[in-house]
Amino acid sequence: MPEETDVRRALLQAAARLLGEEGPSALSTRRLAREAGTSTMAVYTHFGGMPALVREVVADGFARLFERVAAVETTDDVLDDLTRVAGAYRAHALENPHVYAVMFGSASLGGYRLHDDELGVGLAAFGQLVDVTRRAMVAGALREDDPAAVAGQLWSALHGYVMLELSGFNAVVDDPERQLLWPMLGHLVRGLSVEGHSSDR
Amino acid sequence: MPEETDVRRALLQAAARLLGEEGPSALSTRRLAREAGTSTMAVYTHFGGMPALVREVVADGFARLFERVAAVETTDDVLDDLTRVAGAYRAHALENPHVYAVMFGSASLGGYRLHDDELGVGLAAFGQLVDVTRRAMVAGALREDDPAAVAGQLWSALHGYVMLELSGFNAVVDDPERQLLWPMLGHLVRGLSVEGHSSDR
DNA sequence: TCGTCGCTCATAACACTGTTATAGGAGACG
DNA sequence: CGTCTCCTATAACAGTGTTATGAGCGACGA
Repeated sequence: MPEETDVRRALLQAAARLLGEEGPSALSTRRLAREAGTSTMAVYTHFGGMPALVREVVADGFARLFERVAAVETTDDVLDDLTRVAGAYRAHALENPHVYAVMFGSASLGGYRLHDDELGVGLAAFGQLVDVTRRAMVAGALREDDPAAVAGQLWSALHGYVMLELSGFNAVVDDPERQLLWPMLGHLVRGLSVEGHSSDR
Repeated sequence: MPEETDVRRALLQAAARLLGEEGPSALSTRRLAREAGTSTMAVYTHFGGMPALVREVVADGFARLFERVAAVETTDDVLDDLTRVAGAYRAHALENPHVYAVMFGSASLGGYRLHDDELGVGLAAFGQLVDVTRRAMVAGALREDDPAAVAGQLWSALHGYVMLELSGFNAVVDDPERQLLWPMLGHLVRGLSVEGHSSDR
C-alpha cells in the first residue's frame, strides 16, 4: 500500500479526470505533470512508470464501481434488487466509458496488461453480485446452484450488453434498453428460476 | 472501394500478422513499412494515415468472423445449430484476441473510433445470428418475437462471456466453459423458448 | 553545528511514435 | 523527347515513455 503524498494524489486525480474527460489518448507524462503542477519525473518516483499509474487508476475504477453497486439498497424483493444492481452497474459504466473500457482488456492495447491486483479488486466487486445471487437463491427466487457460476452468467450478459452499448452496436434495435437489456436479463433469470429443473447444458 | 495494389495488400497483410502475433503495440508506421518492404509514406498514400489502416484491418476482422460463422453447417436441430454458431464465434475470438479486442471499442484507446463502415460490416455479421434466430422461431424452438432483439440478447451474452474470458475474469469459476458459457446460453434459450408466455420485462 | 544520507523533483537527453514537406524516379501519353 | 502524374524514399517536426544527471531539502547522527 503506497503512502499518500500530495503529488501522488494530484497525479492520480489528474489522470482520472483526463481519462474521463478526454479519453486515454490524453494520458501522457508531460500532460499529467503539467496538470498536476510538477514534472514528468514524479510519475516515476511515485509509480515507477506510466503503466503502473494506469493500473492504479483502473483499480480505483473498480473500487468506484464497487461503491456504486454497494450503494444499491436491498429490499425483500430480491429480483427487483437484481435489476436495480444491474441498472447501477450499467449507469456507472455509461458515465465512465473510458475508465470502464480500460478496465476490461482495452488497456492491453497500450501495452498494459491486467495485473493480479486489479483482478483482485474486480473480483471483490464481483463478490457483491455473488451475494445478491445467493440471497435470491435462499429466498427461492432462483434455483439452488453454484452462486458464483450463476452470478458469472449474469455478469457476462450484463457486461456484454454494456460493451456493445459503448461500441455503438446496440443500434441493432430501436430501443436497446427495452428490447435488449431488460428482456435478456429477464429471460436469463427465468431460465435460472425454479420453474425449470435441469441444471446442466 | 480502394483498388488492390501490391503495396496495399502487403501493408494490410503485415498489419494483420503483427496485430495477431505481437498485439497492437507492434503496429507502427516504421515497423509496418519495414515488414512490407517499403517506407512509411506508403501508409499515407494508400490509406491516408494509421487510423484508416487500422479501420480496414478491423473491417477485415469482421469479415473473417463473418466467414467463420457462416461456415457452420446448419441442420434441422436449430438449437444445436445455435450452440455450434456460438462455439465458432468464441473460437474465432480466442484465436484472434487482439483483433477481436480492437473490433469492439478497444481501438478507441489509440484515438481510433469505430466508423460507420466497420459498424456496417459488423452488423452484416450480426445478420447471420438473426437468421439463425429466425429459423429457430419458425421451427418452434424459440418463441415468436422480434428476431433482431432476440439475436441481440444472445449476442450480448456471448460477447460478454468472450470479453471476460479474454480479460481473464472467467477465473471466477473453475471450468468457465462448462459453468458459465453453456449454462448461460442454455438458460437464456430456455427463457426465450415457448414454455414461457410473457414477452415484456 | 556540521556533515551526510535519502528522497524528491527539474532538466536534458535517447529512442521511439504519427505525420508532413520535399525531392527524386518511373511509367504513360502526346 | 517533353511533360505530366503517381508513388516512394529521405528528412524533419512535434509528440510519446523512459532514463541519467544534479540540485535541492529535510532528517538523522557525530
